[in-house]
Amino acid sequence: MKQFAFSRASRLRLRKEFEAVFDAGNKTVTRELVAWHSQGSDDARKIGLMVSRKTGGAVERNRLKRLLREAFRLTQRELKEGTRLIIYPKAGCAVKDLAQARGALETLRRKARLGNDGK
RNA sequence: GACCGCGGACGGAGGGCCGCUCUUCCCGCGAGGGAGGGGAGGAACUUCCGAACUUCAAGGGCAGGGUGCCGGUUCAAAGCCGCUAAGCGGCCAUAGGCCGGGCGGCGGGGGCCAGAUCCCCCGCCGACGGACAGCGCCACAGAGAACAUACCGCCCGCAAGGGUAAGGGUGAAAAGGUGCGGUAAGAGCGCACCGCGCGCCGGGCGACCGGCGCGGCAGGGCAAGCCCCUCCUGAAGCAAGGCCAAACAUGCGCGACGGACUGCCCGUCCGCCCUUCGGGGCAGCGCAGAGUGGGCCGCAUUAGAUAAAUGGUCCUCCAAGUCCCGCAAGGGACCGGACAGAAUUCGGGGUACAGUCCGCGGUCUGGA
RNA sequence: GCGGGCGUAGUUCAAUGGUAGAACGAGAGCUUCCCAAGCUUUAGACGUGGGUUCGAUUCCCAUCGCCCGCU
Repeated sequence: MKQFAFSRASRLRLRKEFEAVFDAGNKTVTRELVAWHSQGSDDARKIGLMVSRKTGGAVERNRLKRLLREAFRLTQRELKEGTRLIIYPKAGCAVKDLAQARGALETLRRKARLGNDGK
């Protein structure tokens, strides 16, 4: 298994999966992001991204999702195993490059206590 | 050479590492892994038109929607025809675009002696059928805005009253314009020219134009107000539509096995409960199944996803920008890449766009 | 992807094709010892660009922005 892989197994892809995370009710808000999270039944860490139309045009929305996805890809091993995470950037989110995306994700991880402390 | 306008082309290049998606091959029981190859645009934006395609409906009419000077040209997929097949060749259309022309409006320039009219040239604009089919609306001003008893006037007349529509005035618009005649004053009342309408002739494929003759003009504007006329038009859209398996509400049907057999036949065995012994309920099995949530096809012959890939980072180079040094050629530093991203496909229109290059036109300037 | 609808003061809404109004809000003044309330008064808008018309917020076209619905 590749160290920084990000295949379909790392994404929330079904409506059921999203609903399960929402129903768990764990919501964390940081300066840039809103996130819901829960613990899955297996060890895979999965992420789902939602970007509002108010963020901008298709180019801007894709850019934001790619940055957040890249940040998740590079730092996923620091998350607890089995974490299910849904990230929703706030309107006016100031994440413009990869460094800011990693920073925003780190802040979220610390505030929501999703770090991989056990190992 | 600089600037501006129009049209066209391009719209960063190369590489390393980490990733995504599709596909071919190989390895692996499998999850998966490895190698090779493909992976955004001229607008992918907009959704303003049209076509293919799909389902439904189809007998006609009305309604509704669209269209609106003339000629030519352009146009994809599909369709039709021909050729032995791959494929090639030919033909046809709507919307839209382009080119040219006609007519009208506005503006500018020139010409006939000055001005108006008229004629010629140039530029811009025009959804450019119909106002005797009907309805509606024309604010303010003005006497009057559409069926006209005419405000100031003019003329006849002592007056009452009558005749007038030339002049003044209002307005976007007031019963064709100018001139001459005519008259009590006037008026197409008469005449000439122009305009208008009708007819004939000629030119042009045609819109239309020109000439001749006739008609004194028989009565405002707005149809991108309703409307009438011409021509076109069945409706919806890939979230169309087709298929697959799963779970559940519900409905319908059914004792099981064996033998015989076209079929009513015979034997053996029987989950529970109620029973008025006909049967009923629950369970089981089979079938159907609204809705729900999935998957496949549609969906791609060089993108083909479905919470939706085409990315991140670093290095070198190339434009452009800013600053510094230099008379200049040039050098150095910093910064840094427009608008924007497929979701059935195709064609046209519209809109956005840093910068580079090419062509054409215009203005200014320099040299020969 | 497709189909509908709407853009008017700071906000919420009006207006047969002819002067753009109302309420709340804002500013100023009066009143009060001061504030609130009340009274008087002022400023402020037809998303943008063309076309039709004598004249467009209104009609038509284009463009920009916003909202809703369809699995």
